[in-house]
Amino acid sequence: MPGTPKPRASERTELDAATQRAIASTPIADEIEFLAIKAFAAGTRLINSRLQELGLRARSYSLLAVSCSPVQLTQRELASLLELDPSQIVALVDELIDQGMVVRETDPRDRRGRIVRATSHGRELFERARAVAMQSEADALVTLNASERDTLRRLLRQIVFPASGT
Amino acid sequence: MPGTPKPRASERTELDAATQRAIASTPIADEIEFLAIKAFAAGTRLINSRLQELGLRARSYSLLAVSCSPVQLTQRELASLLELDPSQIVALVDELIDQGMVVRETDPRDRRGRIVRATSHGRELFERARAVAMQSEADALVTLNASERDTLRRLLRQIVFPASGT
DNA sequence: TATTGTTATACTCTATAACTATA
DNA sequence: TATAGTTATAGAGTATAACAATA
Repeated sequence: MPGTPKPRASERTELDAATQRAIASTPIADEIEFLAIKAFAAGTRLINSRLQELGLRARSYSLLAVSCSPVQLTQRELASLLELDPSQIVALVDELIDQGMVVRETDPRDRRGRIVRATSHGRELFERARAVAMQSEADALVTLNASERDTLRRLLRQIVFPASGT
Repeated sequence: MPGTPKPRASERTELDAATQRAIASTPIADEIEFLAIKAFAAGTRLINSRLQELGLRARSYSLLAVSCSPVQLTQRELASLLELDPSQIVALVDELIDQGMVVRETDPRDRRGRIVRATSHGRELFERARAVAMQSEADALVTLNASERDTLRRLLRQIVFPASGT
């Protein structure tokens, strides 16, 4: 029969409420870095799995998003924006080029630089991916109401874009 | 002369304020998952580099922290807590055992399970690591004031420990 | 038969160095 | 000489499958 799920010996298990409370009162549970890693690991897993059918992952989706915007960035600037090493951008751009989503053009103002720009196919796919990403975000943050999500967004923007006046 | 810094051809460059503002008004700049990845990538790099002298990283530090707490968790529960696959815990615990920071003991209540407990050396090292981690957190979040940091912490706790009543 | 821990493997992510072309 | 991009490589992080010990 086809419906048989694959056997997974090392399955993730849930912590019961009592154990959760015990850990929540431990010193580590107040460290923002720890909380952030844990909170967004699950979110990234979710968005990666859902973007898979569009041939994207969180990383390539972010790059595609910037390539769709009117801001023309060199690969160097993309590296800075995405908190990646410049060398990592190369492979990421190559991947999106292979899928026909973006093109790489020499920057006319400085022929050392390369501008990454989305194709019409890339733009179309981005719109679909964006809907998926927004829904995944909502699903990953069900324990926060709309106002709390806005606050979280504002605080994160303040960390990431300190110069932009929130 | 010894002071010569190593040459790095692919150095990270900063985006100027104008480019930051342009990107900050782009759709991707409102997606929490994107903001979170970017915000905490730098923080994790910082804490990893500072914990290096103690033989720790963000991951092993978190595991050590839980091992120091009175909550006795099996490796299975540790996997759930740290958002890792159970198989990844094995290597992480092995590493801390090699450094003499924790011991692995059979759970007397269920001999299939293993309890991970910090040694006195592990506890001592944890106290020093904790000071480093707290300072790194403060440095990584300079763009937030104390009240904003508390809010961020509260929201993250609500995502991570939904059952624990904030 | 089901679950915990373990080992093995592969793939993604991250970090660093060296090379090339343009400036 | 300095910078943007590229290539190569190694190590850390993540995901999955199979197996032994215990329940």
